Amino acid sequence: MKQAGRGPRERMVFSAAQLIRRNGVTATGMREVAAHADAPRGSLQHYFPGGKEQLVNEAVEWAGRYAGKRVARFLAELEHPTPGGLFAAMAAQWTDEYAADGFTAGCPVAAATVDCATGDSTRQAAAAAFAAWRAPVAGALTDMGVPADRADSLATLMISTLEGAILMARAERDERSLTTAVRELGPLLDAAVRP
Amino acid sequence: MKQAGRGPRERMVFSAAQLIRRNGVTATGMREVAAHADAPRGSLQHYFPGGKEQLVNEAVEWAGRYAGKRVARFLAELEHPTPGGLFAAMAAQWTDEYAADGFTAGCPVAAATVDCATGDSTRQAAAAAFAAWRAPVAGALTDMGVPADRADSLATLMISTLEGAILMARAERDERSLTTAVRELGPLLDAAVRP
DNA sequence: CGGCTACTATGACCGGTGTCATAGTCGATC
DNA sequence: GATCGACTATGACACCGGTCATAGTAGCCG
Repeated sequence: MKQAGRGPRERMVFSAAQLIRRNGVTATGMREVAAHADAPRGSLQHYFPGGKEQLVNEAVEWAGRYAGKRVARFLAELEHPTPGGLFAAMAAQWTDEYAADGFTAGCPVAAATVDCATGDSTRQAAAAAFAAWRAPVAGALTDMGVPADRADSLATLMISTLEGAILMARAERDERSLTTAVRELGPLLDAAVRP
Repeated sequence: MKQAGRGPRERMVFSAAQLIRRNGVTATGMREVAAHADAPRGSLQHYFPGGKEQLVNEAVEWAGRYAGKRVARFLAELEHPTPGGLFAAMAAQWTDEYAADGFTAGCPVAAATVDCATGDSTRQAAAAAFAAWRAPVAGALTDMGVPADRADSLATLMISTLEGAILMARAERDERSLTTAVRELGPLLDAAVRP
């Protein structure tokens, strides 16, 4: 992913997401975030007066928006968009990363959901992130001809399965769960397009 | 779930799993585990000379064995066992818990995978737990008539989807993702039984 | 220049962490 | 009863976390 170039505030949010998805929320320190972003430590309390909770929440929301925008890019790259093809592209993002950088990181939204030592606001941020992710997926499905009442369900299923497969792949250090999910779920998704 | 009655060592492992799945690994303290298990603090270093890492690993392994044994019980309770019925039973365990106790806890194996501040041994324990969970599921599928080469894939898919749906349900405080997974994935699973 | 705002720099504080060291208790066995 | 092992109890240690407080700098505007 891209790094510097933006302002220090955006860099810190990005670095927080990066570290959270690698080590978890509680295990990620504020000083660590500042160092990773090459940002001064004093800027933390300036840009994030709400403390760690605010920083974590913004990182999670950022991740949700990022995943949502990513869907549009996947669609643009597909010649003949199908639900199964979209799902394969979403999973491929992870298999590519794992092949390149190792199984060191997961989804920051998942990390924030599991590691909810911070208050309830982080949970809400995670829910918002999932919503910001699911909406474009469901929209893409309807555009492909999936009936409206099933599009949201299938989008939920896609994200659920993807998250679980990411989790399992990390634990096993093997992308098998991701490829399996694509192989088994693809036909089901493609079969949902209105004839 | 059951509590006391066992020896203090087993109680501590159980309490660790309980707290981990609620708050995450890093956010769970050793003193906290001892207090939750009504066990003396001094027993920690006695029973777990390997420190927190050992305790966490044993908790994760315990969770994997628990999930594996649970599969057999689900099968016994089903009159006409089908893949979709098994999956529904696995998901119902979570919807029931969430309806009764609120969305306060997730899967300890997922927590250990995401919150991997502890060394690589915890990751291995998580992988072992997934294996101990997947094996009986795959075995059950073959017993129901699923071809051997697909049984393991579908078991992986079931666990992936379930884990992701648990995650999403917790974030959204809504069991929708779980019920959706059952509804959408059930027919696919049942269709895999050899005719 | 003076003043104001945005941002940076550092150090201190308090609470909590895992771990260690030491001493104490209990119970069985010889 | 004495001895030994298993287990418990408690305090101290070193460390790191987030946060606060205070001072410093840079740049713009009047």
